Amino acid sequence: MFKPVSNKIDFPGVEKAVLDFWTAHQTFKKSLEQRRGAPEFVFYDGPPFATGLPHYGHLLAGTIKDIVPRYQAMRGHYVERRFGWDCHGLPIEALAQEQLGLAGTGAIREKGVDVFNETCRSLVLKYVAEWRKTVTRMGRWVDFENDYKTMDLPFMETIWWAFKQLWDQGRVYKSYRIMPYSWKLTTPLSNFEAGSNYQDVQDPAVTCRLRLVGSARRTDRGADGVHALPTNEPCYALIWTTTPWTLPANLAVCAGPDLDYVAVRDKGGARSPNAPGGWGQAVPPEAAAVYVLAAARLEAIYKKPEDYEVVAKFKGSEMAGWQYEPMFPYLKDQPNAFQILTDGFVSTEDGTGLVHMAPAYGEDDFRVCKAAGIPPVDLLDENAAFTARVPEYAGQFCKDADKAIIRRLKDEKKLVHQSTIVHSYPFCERTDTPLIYRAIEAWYVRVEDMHDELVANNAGVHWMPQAIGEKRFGNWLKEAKDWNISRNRFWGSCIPVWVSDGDKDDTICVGSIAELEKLSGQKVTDLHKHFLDKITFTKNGKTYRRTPEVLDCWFESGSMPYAQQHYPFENKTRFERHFPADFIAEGLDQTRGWFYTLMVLSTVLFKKPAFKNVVVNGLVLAEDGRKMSKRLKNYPDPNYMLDAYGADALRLYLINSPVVRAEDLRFSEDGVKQCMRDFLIPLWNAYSFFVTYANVDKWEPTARPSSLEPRPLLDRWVLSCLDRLTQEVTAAMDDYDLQQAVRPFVRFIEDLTNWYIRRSRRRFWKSSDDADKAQAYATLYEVLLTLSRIAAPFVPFISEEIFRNLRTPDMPESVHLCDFPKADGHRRDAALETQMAAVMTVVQLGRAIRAERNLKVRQPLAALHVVCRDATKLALIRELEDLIEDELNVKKVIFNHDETELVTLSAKPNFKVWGPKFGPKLKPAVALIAKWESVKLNAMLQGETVMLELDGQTFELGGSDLIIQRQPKAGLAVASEGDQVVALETELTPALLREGLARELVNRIQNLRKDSDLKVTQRIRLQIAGDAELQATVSEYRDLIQTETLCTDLTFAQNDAEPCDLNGHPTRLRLEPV
RNA sequence: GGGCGUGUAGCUCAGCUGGUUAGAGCGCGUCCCUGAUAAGGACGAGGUCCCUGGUUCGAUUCCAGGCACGCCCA
Repeated sequence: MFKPVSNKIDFPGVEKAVLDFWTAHQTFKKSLEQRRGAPEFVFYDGPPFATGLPHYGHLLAGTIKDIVPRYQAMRGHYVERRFGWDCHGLPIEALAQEQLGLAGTGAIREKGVDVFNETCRSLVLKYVAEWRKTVTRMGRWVDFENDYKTMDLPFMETIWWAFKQLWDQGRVYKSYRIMPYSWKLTTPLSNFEAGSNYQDVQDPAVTCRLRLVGSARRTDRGADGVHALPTNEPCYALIWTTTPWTLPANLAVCAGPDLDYVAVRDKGGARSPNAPGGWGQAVPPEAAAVYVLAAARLEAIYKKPEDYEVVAKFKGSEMAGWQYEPMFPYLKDQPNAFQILTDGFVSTEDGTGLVHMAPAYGEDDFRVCKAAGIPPVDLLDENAAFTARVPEYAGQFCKDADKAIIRRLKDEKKLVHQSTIVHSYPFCERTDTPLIYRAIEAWYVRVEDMHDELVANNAGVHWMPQAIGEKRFGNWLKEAKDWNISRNRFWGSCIPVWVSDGDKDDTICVGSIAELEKLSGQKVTDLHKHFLDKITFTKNGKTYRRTPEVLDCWFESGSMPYAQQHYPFENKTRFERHFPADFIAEGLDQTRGWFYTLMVLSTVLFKKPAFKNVVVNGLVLAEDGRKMSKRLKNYPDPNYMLDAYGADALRLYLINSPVVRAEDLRFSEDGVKQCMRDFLIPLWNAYSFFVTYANVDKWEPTARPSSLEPRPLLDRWVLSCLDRLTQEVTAAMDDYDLQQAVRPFVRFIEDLTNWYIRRSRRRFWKSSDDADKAQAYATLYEVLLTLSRIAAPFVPFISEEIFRNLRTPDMPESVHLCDFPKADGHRRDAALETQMAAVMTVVQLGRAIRAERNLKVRQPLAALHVVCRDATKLALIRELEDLIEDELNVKKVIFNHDETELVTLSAKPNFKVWGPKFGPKLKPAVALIAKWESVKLNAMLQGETVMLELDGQTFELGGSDLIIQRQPKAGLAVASEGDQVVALETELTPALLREGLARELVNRIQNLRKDSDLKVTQRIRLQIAGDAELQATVSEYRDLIQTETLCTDLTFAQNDAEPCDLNGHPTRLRLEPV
């Protein structure tokens, strides 16, 4: 006996019971144990931040990370699955700041880095319990006990090892990076943080002049004179800026090499820059001057053409190297400074086409100056106030100094124009103060010399979808920039570099705890900043202190393959066995994140990629197509979904969508419901049907299928379909295409329930216990058992429930301890599948005719005609004559080759054949054939060939050049599809009507049985009252009625039941159990 | 501004290397069926396959340009 199964199922309830079973029997552990020693399938878990509750994106990634390992485990691999936690970085720091009420880095330092970091540590695992609950509830098997955390001491020590490897390879260097800086928080922000608070502000916009000197004034420049500056007049470059406070730090001017520039003599008109007290409030010092600016900006600067005279023209590239007088004296000795540089970023959208460069305060400035050998000089302190290097403004906040600077420029006749501009400017999110961009010291990993290696390694990775790897990720690798790995923060792995007090360039990189202990003579127990910064040491009489930055936490997640093993300090061989991964999976947003850091670090450290296969999932959006937002409440709570529909439905929904191919998914509750309808409910119903009748018949799965050969055709068919399913799923899974793996299930379930079971129903409930019945049970049993194994990786709960009830004691106790069905296809029978498809088409056509003629299937009809000119096909269909008779409720099926009485034939060109044959002459050929008589076409269809003349060329046309079209003749009950034509004889004789009435009666009684909740084996007594026709029907079909409805006693007698209508006959049916 | 992806029925999505009648499910309408069915079946309405050019006998499919949305980067 199987455990009785209700067709009313509570999926979440079943799932909870399965979870309990897994816990009680340690099934996950067993699944690992039983594969110990088997070939390993290596999986790396990309660590999530546990700074909030898991959302659908996590559930999706978790599902992918569950399905593939489950599948591979069933395929015979040992698949270790360690959960990982990303513990460091800004998300946690932000939580800690919130909890402690600290606004910025200054406040954190005041409170104490130790307090802050310990708060972070305590918060990291705040949501772990919730995560574990949800991940487990989703059915994901992953080892939480043997997890790894990026803040564990061994993990952090390996990070040092990795860093030191890079260091020893000379890949680590220190440079500056222009970053948004909050002077209120006295800390740099990430670009991401800076992007979230833009405000419109009014800023000064000044145009200044820089006096050109030296090489700029050489007279030999330009043979035609047009390219030369005048030598007898003062010449100036015009620059424009909205940050006057950066002018004291000016070290260069940049021109666009391909832009056109002009030198104009200012004629001192009223609206010209030279007009005394005129344009703007500037008062230029000299009556006559020559200004250099971009030609495209002339009109913007000079309103009237008569105010200037062009004296020279040149390309920006010709200006490279021109020198000018420093505007301010502070930096006058800087090497290479105060010359004109060129770079493509310069535009003529605003300003003068000559860009003022203060390399400490602008990204382009920094980059271009660096290339010219001009180091940045920062004149501000950490509060963004001028340092003593600028005595006039020392102590003054930079933006406040704007006014004084402008006034001074005016006084010194360096200002030619002044106005204001309203523009969008980034503000600090926390303090609402304007950010400034400035050079921050930063550590870099050199990546730019590794492009070829990275691309080569990536070529060996199988990406799903492929395009991500080739295009998106591939392009990124080709153009990878040096990686800034330092963060001016607190909670993270520390950069293990100690710097000599006296000499910035005297550095020691520490690669292990032991090394630091030896250097410092101290016991080292924790590698976080608040411990490490206290550790200084002396070597050769010099004191060394750690550089204050922490590491980018992406460095840590990218190092997880070795750090989780504490390699190379421990687990050396173990690591080598576990590298690279066979499989990883993450979201599309990790292209620049985890995928990238894994690739860079593994390429540097091991000269190979860190993973062989990767599944990239897209974003899960809300149903409205926007991002899921807690504020907008535009998505259902995951826990609600799990409680209402269960994890299997949710998993299936997520996987059976383009989101597993890196496309977006609009999450919809209806979609989850649909998955239940398409898959889970019919599967369960099939299972419930089987168990119900197997229990009635006390059927036991003892008879081996092999003893049952030869099986009925229907059974062989469903087993062939099952084999096809196995093949399709296996092929898709081996390609890591989860959506393709799931899709064939729906078709199979459809075939199983709406064809195999429906067509076999009677075999199960008929009273005789014969071989046919045994074969039906054995087949359905085998199908369900195999299906549970194929489905196990995808819908682990329902599969387990079904398997557990159906298994025999010699089978594993869990479906997840089974082997995946072999995809050798030894029971595939393509011919049989084709044959059945043809029969299904016949039935479908028959049903369509019935529907069209309003003839219910319960009403028997005299005959069905099946016509097909293909004799082989017709014969195949004929083999299933009984099935068709029964399914369409007809007395006989008549087979025929000649369709001409039923349909009008017409033919059209088979373009697929005609295209290559006729090429450009296709259109005239079509026109010719359109005129042909149908007789001629029919002859061709019979096999005759016809010659076609066209432009002196002859073409041979045969039957295969035509596509036959069939049009059912009007007035006949005919339908066709392809070459199959079906007709129904629709006359109703009194005998047929009586039989129809009998069937109707049976149906009504069955419904009464069902409504009364009778067991399928319950015997009944019936009293039927009605008219003479009904009485005649009852007496004629008494046996049928009694057998079908398990009625032991049928009387035609008056009774007090509710009257009902049977095909127009008023009837009273009284039913009682006996 | 750059890279990549997506754009097909009211909605969610299929559509392999180009072939003339573009499909499925949901939803909608009509009808049917039901002793496995929180079901199932049939039929119907619903499409400028984002737009514009090009290649081709033929383009939803290939190419170019554009538009919209998304992700990442700047």
